[in-house]
Amino acid sequence: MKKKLSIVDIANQLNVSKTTISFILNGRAKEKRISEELVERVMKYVKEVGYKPNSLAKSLRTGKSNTIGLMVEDISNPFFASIARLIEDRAYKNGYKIIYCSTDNDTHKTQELITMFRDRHVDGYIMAPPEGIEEDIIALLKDGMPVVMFDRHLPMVNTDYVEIDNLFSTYNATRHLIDQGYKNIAFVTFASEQTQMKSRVQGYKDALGASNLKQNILEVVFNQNEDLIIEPITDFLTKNKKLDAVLFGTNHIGTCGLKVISAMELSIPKDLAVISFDDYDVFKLHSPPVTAIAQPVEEIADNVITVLLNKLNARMEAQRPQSITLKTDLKIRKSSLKIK
Amino acid sequence: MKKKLSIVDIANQLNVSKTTISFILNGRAKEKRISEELVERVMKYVKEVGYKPNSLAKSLRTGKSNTIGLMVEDISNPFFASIARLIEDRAYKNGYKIIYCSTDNDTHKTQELITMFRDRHVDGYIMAPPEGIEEDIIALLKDGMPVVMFDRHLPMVNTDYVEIDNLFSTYNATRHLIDQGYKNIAFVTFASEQTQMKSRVQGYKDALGASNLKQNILEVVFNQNEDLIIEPITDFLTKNKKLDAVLFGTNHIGTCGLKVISAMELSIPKDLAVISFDDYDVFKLHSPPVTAIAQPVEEIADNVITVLLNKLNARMEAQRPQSITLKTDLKIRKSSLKIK
DNA sequence: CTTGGTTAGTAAACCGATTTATCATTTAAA
DNA sequence: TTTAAATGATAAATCGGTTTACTAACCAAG
Repeated sequence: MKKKLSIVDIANQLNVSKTTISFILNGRAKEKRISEELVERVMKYVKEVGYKPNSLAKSLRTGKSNTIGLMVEDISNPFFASIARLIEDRAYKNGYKIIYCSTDNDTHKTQELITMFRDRHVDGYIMAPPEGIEEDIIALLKDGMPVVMFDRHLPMVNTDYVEIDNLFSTYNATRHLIDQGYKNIAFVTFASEQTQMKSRVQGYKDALGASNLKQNILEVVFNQNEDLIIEPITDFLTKNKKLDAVLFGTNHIGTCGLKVISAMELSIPKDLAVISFDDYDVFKLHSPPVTAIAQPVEEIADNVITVLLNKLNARMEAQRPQSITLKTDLKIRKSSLKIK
Repeated sequence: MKKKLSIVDIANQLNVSKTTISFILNGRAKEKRISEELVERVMKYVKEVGYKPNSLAKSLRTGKSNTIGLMVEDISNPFFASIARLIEDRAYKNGYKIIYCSTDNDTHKTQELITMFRDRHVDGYIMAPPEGIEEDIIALLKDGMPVVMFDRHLPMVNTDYVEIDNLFSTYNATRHLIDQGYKNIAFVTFASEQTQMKSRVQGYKDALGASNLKQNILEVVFNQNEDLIIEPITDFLTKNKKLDAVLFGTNHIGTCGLKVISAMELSIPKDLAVISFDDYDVFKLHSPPVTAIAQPVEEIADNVITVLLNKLNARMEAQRPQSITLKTDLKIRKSSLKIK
């Protein structure tokens, strides 16, 4: 096991001080008036032996780790997985590494994860925050840590976030159902005080209200175990036979909803028209294909990482937090079209 | 911005040497014969002020980072996303953090990522390795780094891996199609020398050979861009009108295949019976539901992390590498049943 | 009375970088 | 001719821990 070489080894080999090596390697050669020829000699040798500074030591001294902490609800959810993938790419391109984890929307777990991230000295945070984590984030901000939220935000916390126009999205989707002639439209969502979920409910309510239609909302509890989502939906659909359309608040609920509908052998859209939030393969490939509210995942990821990198580079020049709202795209498919 | 307290602060406050604090915090109090009462006093104070040792400093000294590097093909692929999720959970429970990244099956990118991981001093590696990375892995092993592979392995590299019985899986699936009376069975796969893909092809060939049926294989090039996968499949299906069944080699290919079939308005299984490797919501929810070879993701993740943790704990006692092979489950659904 | 072994703990070295303060020379200015 | 500034580079301090080597005080045995 060859031991990695350190800056001292390089310094000794070249008969130069390690200070000098460090200056050169950090591009401070001119500033520190190191001669051209020495710079070249060092660079050549460093390249030759493939020396890489120990990043732990570097981080310890500088306080920067070149790491971003990414917290999503559940990395195995396709929405978060694709956002994570895009953020990963952009981050690596900019010299940052990602440490990620899934919060499961669990406040306590998230607190522990934040502690872990702090301890690891991550330079910045990207998160889809669970409820109840406000104080911890405020503490983070007070200590000067950049925090960018996405998918949702915390109203009590004044930080950057990238979101979509949730209210309009469900308003528009509901509107679409109404325009198709549906009169008994249900909304199935997670029981949640999170901003995005509240807006989604509100958009649905607004649209119904504008047409004087009756609301019918089912709230299920967020859970990793699908059965605990499928069961209440089954109940709900069984008990509400007059429903002619249903709007699902997230891809996960939508997927579970489709499973229920399939199990109950209901026909889409004849028995029940369907729209779901978030678009992905399951909806595209379903027969009939399911109308879905597509989030602009690339744009979200781009904006998130751009905002964060800006904050990381602009040291201390506290700009005030930005909030970015992006548009969604209602992908209209057969599942929400009234058939004659 | 309150600065975090260090071990020296604690030592000063308690009028005790930092060495002692360190010993106590690392559970070496008895071994170092520190008095019960001092241990208690220190522990109490540490808890009180919420002191956490700086893990960078710790890692720098000890050489251990409590971090595992996880490299998958593409974190946004549901198979890898769910494995990653499960590994994440187990790792955190055991005090390890995960740094992950997607290789895109790109050798060069993977090399860079390995360099990055080394530099970060990860304690161990979990990976679904791309081709051509043999030497880099061997170098890793030579330096005593634990490496566990999953999904596939590198025949030239002698290290632990967790796999499934690929050959039998496709053999069995093909057999199932043959038993249902299909005679023109195609196999669509990635052009790849990876062990798992080669075994999958072989299983298919073996089954056909046993029944004296003709092979019909399409190899598409691995690519992030779906269109480049959809196009050749469309071509293939258009040109091979006699096909009555097709077996897709991965979930990604299967999904693309379904898109093609849907676009061509072929009826499953009347025009074409379908089986895909990997099971997930798209296949379960498809109409008709698609027969799929389900990998035991939990078992895979469990085994991977168990093997790795064993290696991490068993310092230096070089056990010889294990190779674990798990069984898959052919979920038979209507898409592969001959309809009369 | 010396030697040796516990006991309970600490000072100092170390991990591998960055950063600050400093130091010979040489050159330019007064 | 003396002083000041510029040049080119370095020694030492630092980040916050862990580990090694050592010590002071006490007691028991020879």
